[in-house]
Amino acid sequence: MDKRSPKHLYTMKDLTQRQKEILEFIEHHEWRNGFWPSIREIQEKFEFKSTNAVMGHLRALEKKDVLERIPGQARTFRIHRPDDGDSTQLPKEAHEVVDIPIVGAIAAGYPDRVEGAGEIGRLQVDIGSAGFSSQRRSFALQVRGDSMVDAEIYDGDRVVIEPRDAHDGDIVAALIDGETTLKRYIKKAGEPPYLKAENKFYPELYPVTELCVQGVAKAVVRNL
Amino acid sequence: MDKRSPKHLYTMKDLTQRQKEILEFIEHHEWRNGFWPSIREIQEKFEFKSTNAVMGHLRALEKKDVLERIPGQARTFRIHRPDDGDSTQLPKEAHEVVDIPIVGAIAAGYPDRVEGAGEIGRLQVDIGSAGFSSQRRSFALQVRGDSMVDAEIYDGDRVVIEPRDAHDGDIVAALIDGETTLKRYIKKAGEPPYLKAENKFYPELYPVTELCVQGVAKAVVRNL
DNA sequence: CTTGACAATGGACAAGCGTTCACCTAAACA
DNA sequence: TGTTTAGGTGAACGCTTGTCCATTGTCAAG
Repeated sequence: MDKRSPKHLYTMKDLTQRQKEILEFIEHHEWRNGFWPSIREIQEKFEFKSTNAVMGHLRALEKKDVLERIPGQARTFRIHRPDDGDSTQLPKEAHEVVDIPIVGAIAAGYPDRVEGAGEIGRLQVDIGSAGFSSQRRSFALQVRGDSMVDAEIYDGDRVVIEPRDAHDGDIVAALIDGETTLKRYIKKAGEPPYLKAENKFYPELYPVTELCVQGVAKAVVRNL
Repeated sequence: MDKRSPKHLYTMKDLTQRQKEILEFIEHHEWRNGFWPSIREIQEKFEFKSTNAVMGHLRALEKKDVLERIPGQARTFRIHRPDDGDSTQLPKEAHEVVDIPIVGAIAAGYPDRVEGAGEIGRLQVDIGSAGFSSQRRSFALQVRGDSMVDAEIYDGDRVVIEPRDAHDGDIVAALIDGETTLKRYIKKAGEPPYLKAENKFYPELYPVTELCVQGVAKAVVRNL
C-alpha cells in the first residue's frame, strides 16, 4: 500500500536505494549524452541479466510518479523533479547548474522556437509549461591552479562547462589524477589529440587517451 | 511560417530551406517533449510518404556536420550548435541558467528590462557561481576599451552589474559622456570620491560629482 | 503462516524504428 | 548531352527495443 502522507505534493524520497540508482543513471545518461537510455542500456549498466529487472524498477518509478514514459516508444523518458538536490554524481568540485527559473519580465508567452527563431530576447524557456527540464547539462567548475593564465583564466575563476565533444582549440575540462583541470584541446588532422596547458611555464602535453574529457568550456565567470 | 529574420542563430551556412525545417523540427521536438523524435515522427510531421525522405535529409545534415546520430539506435540525436567560438548571440536553450540582458550603453538611469529595449543580447550564467543576490535587477554590460585591463577585464568581456551604492574599491559602471564605462571607485574618509581607471596608461581620475554611478560590478563573464 | 512489497532471472514476442534498394522528378551545371 | 545535387515514392529487411510471460527468492508486516 502507499503510505504517502497526503499533505506531500511531491514525495520522492521514499524511493528505494536501487530505484534512486536507476533514476540517477537515467538522469545522468541524458545529461551526458543528450538522449535517454534504452532499457537494455540500463540493464547493461547494472549488469542485470534480464531486462525485466529494469522494467520492474521503471514501473515502480512510474507508480511513484517520478517518471513518465510513452508506452511502447523508445527512449522517451520524462522525469518529474520537484528537485531534491541530493547527491548527484557530477564531477567533483562542480556546482551543478540546475533548476533556475528564468529571471526577467519575459516569462509570459511561450515562444515557439520555430517561428521566433531569429528574434533574440524572445527565446525563453518556459519551464512551467514543460513541467520538467529536459537538459541539465551545463555546470560550473572552479578553476584551481594557474595552468591557463595565458588564456586569461585565473585561479579561483569559474568556468561554465558544457559536456560535449571537443574540437581543436577548445578549452576543455579534463580529469587528470582524480582532479578536474582545464586544458586546451589540440587535435590536428591525422594525429591523435592531446591537451596543452596555457602557461608558458607549463610546457606539458597530456595524452588524451588516458584522460576523461568532461566537457568544453563555454565561458569564464569571475567574481569581483 | 515566415522567415523575416535575416539571420538565423544556427550556422545555417549552406542548409537548404527544407533542411532547416527538418533541423528546427528536431530541435523543437526535443525542446517540447524532452526527447528526440523518431524518423517516422519526422516523416509524419512533414507528411512525407516515405521514411526515406527523412533519411535523405538526415544524411545531408550529418554530412554538413550540424547533426550527429548513433547509427542504428532510436532517437539518439546530437545537434552541433555553433555557439562555440564567438558570439554575442546566445544559444537558444536557456535551460537552467540565469538569463541576464546585455546592454551596450545606458543613456541614463538603469536599463529598461521590461521590453528589452536597448538589449544587444542576453547572457546566461550559472547563478551559483556568480552569487548575484538580486538577480532580478542585475544586468550585463559589454566592456568597451581597455581601461580595466589591470583588473583582468578586457575588451569584449561582459560584466554583471548590480545596481547599488558603491563602496571604496568597488568596480562600478559609470556614465561618462553618454556612455557607460567601468572604473574603480575610490572613496577615502574625509575626501570626495573619485573614479580611477585600472590601466597604467590611463592615469585619469574622474571626479564623481558629475557622474552617474549605475551600479557595482559583481562578476566578469567572458565567452571562450 | 500468509501476504505483499521488492528484486531479479530467463525466455520469447511484436511493435518500434533505422536502414537500404530500386526508381522517379526537377533544377543546375558544363 | 550527360552528370550531379536536392527531394521524393514505395516496399521491404532486420536490428532495436519495449513488453509480457512464468518463476525464484528475500524480507518485513499482519
